[in-house]
Amino acid sequence: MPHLLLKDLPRYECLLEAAKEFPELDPSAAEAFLHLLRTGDEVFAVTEKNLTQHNISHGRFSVLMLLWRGANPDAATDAAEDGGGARAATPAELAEAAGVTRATMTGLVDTLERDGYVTRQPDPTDRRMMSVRLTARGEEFLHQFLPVHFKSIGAIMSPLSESERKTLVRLLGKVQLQATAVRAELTPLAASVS
Amino acid sequence: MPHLLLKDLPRYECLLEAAKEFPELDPSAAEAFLHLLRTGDEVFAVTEKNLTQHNISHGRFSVLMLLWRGANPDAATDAAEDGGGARAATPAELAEAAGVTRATMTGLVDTLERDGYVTRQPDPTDRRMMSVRLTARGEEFLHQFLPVHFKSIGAIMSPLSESERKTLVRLLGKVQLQATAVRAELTPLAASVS
DNA sequence: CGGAATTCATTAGGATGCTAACTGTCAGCT
DNA sequence: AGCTGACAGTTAGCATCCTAATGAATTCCG
Repeated sequence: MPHLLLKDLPRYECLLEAAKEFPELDPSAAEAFLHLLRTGDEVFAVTEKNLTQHNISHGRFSVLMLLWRGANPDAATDAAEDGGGARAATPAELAEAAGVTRATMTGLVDTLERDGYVTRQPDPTDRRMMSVRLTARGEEFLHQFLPVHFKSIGAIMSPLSESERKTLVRLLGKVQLQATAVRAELTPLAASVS
Repeated sequence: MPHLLLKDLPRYECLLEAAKEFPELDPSAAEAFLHLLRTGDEVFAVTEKNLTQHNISHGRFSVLMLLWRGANPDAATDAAEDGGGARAATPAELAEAAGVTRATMTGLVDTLERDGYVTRQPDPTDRRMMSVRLTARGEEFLHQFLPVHFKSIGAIMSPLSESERKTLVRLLGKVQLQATAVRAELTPLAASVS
């Protein structure tokens, strides 16, 4: 259910061969690219499976994490008054933080509210806005699920030493930065009008 | 379209703090995990954008690549007789290779056929089977698109030296292997029968 | 030979997330 | 005050990919 990817990556010699026909193809870059997508996919699949076993989707999990106490250190004003550490946020804030559209967030909050994990209350000062909050049941779910989640993450990364993890993070950081730049360079919608 | 992920990753000190409450949380593992998902997502988004600009989805692109000559060195029997290097395959083979269900492959081939990129012909020996082939137009599309695709991949990986790429591939390989093992360990559907 | 089990492709229906359009609310300007 | 533009949340419709069930063709085996 993740990305859809080739099950068996092409071998390096195939990349070399293909590079003869396409001079734009950099074999070592393509190899790193394929491994990155493949590994990301596999790792994602693990968390997806954990989440599915707890009857929750990745999108909904993201929302719960955002509403949880430690997730969003800014705007920590409303935290202390309510039940405990739960934090309130508007759907627009959640959508921005989760990287989805507001429309999608409406759907996510709908199902979370239906399942009793969050509540939706109108904002007293601005009647356009809603205030989304974690319920006790939502917090309970996180306390039950997060240990499983963290354990999986630890297991996945267990073959890497501390210094290897540092290296991996450093290399990924470079790639991510460059990928963001490349994506921004791609013309959003090229030469269709006039 | 990609995964749905937190836009801003939690800072390392937040992970350290959260680890006090959850002893299962390994901060350096979580950091590597988050960076991996984030980077994979960003890189994926670049190719997705390229594909969208050429009016094709990632799933369809995978199918085209599988039907293209260099992609699948096995079963290279039917290659020489037809137009050129194009290869024939059944929907079931394509589904297996792409990692999707046969039902999904039916839909993908439907749209590819509608757009004229592939043809579907009944297999002469087994009337259950269909034979999917790249058309001239499909091949033309690949020859137009692949240079763009490869160029993006090269650009994304350009900040990494050859040795850094090797290191990245090696570390990702370890993680992928372990992730696959962890996923297999997760009880597919625990304790429901007898 | 003839029935059971398998395999192929497809159809039907569900879940997720997107864009675009819509409604109600606020804020600024005349 | 009153109009206009911007913004919050929602609704409607689309695309993608999934699982489950269906119908046709083949293979296995007594």
